[in-house]
Amino acid sequence: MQLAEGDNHMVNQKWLLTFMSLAETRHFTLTAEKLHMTQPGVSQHIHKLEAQLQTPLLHRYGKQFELTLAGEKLYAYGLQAQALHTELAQSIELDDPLQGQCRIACSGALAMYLYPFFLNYQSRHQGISISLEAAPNQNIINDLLENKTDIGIVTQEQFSEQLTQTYVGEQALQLVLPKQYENENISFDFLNSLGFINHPDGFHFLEKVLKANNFSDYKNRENVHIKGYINQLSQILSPVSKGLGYTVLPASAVAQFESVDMLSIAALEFKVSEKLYLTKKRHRELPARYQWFEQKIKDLLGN
Amino acid sequence: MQLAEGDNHMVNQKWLLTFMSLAETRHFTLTAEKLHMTQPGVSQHIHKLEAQLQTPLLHRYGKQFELTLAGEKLYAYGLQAQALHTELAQSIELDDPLQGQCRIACSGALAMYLYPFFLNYQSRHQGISISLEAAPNQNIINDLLENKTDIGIVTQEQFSEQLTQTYVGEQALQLVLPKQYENENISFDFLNSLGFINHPDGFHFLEKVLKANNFSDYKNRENVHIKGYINQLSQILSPVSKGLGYTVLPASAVAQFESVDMLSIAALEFKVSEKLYLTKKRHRELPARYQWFEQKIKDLLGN
DNA sequence: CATCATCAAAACAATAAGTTATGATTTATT
DNA sequence: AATAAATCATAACTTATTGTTTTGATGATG
Repeated sequence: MQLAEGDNHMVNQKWLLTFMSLAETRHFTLTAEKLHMTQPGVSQHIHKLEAQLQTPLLHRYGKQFELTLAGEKLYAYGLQAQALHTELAQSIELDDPLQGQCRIACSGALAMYLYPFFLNYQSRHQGISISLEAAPNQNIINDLLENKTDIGIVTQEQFSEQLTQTYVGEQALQLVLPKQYENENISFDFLNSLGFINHPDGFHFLEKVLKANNFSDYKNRENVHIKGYINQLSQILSPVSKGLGYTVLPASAVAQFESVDMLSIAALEFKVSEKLYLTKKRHRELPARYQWFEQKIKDLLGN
Repeated sequence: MQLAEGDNHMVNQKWLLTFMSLAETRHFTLTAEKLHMTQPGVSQHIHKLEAQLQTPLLHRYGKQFELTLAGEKLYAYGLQAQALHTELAQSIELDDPLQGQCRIACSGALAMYLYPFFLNYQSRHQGISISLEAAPNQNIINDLLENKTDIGIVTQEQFSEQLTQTYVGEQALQLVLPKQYENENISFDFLNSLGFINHPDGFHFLEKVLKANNFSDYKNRENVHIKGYINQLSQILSPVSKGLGYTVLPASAVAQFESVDMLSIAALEFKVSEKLYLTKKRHRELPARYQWFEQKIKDLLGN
């Protein structure tokens, strides 16, 4: 084992403890007694520290000493390190349900719907910090597997041994058209002539609507005419409201659009909806603070 | 050596390092290679940590695992501890003259005079934090000896081997009377009839004036009539300005009083002044940030 | 189902730490 | 000023701790 020159190692905390006691008592022998060791032990600890940090920690004069600058810095470091450790010990013992970061990932539509409720909760409990990530299904799954998020809400059942899923409700999908086609008889050909405004989950949603037999002139795997793509949820409906195309979105996302009166929702013979699954990592225990979020999600999405 | 139950000891940082690497790689063997140790060593480190913290750190399932809550907290702790240590290593290497706390102690009069200059410096260098303590001479000496302050300005020479002193200038002492006695012929009897307004250094100052042979009717150890006491420097001159008594103060303190025009300064035949000594602990090296302060004090007080 | 990979356990070797004994200075006392 | 007491440093030695080797059980992989 070769010893690296610029030592990577952290300060040995036994030596540090000895040094701190020495800095407080200013007395080797007293320190030794306090720490139930012998005086030469104290000397050795200090020397080892000085060797490791490559700088003297004590200005010795006669049998007395003062701390050097490095010594004072080391002492200050020791105090901080002790405080940090105390904090750790405390935090391990209790799992405060109103303290800490909560990482949740879901679709943009759900994020817009859920976020106000979460923020309200956060404003009542300042110790809570919320990190809500809007992302496509597959990214959510990956983030969960890599421990980058803790709770995910996805629309597809996953068959990974690593994950657990619970059904929490479903969201209706709506076929959204410009207002001007409100009473139009909608066919797949008509939609294709208008053009599809795509978004992260757009194609998946559209496929569900099409495969539900809502259009007699649609055959599987037929080409869809795509007129644009936007991944900002709040802006997906803009081109639709201006007559530039159609799209498919969850009802909750449509309802939040500022100019809903510029849109029309096509009446579908076969209603289409997406099941929502609250997804977590199977072998991972979540802190108590997540309980409120799980319950709230079930309450808000359940039907 | 008996082992305490509620362990006082901090987390062994070698074990911690192993744990952190394991948390990152999620792989015992890989961690062992990375840290130039063997796989059983990694296992042992984790077990020792779990024993010390009295809680499992890993949820094991098959040959895989997830961190428990305690595990995640320990990991977060490790990150902070590493950051702290990096900070230490950097701070030991360099002695930033514009960063850190500066502790200075002096008399109230000097504090009022010096503080504005210090604050101006601090406002130009936000990393500097100033702690200026106004205290009597003896307290300043004690604070120095106990490392509670770093620079002291005192008016008396100390003969402690522990201290070094350098003369930095002197301050004239003024006998301050109510305006109405401006042209009065001042005798000790007259002063006694008026009454002395005492303050922390008041008696010491008065004694210097009296012992300088300024009053033919004063004999040593004669009783002084004390009319009041106040230890807020800015308020000492209030009773004087209202005609209630006299006092002795350094010229700099008198000049700062808001209603100087309500006061008169007695013309003394034998001028009296106090020598000022910048005092530090002999064997103690001060950080570079103190250099500016020492120079500024010399500049401001030198004559 | 066989092979490989991974983690755990026990026995042992290597390393590190702490203690005793001793020496050199300094401080306190007479 | 001389002597005694106290304090810290050094070296040799003992003990404790740590890490490795060897071996074994269990789960993943083709």
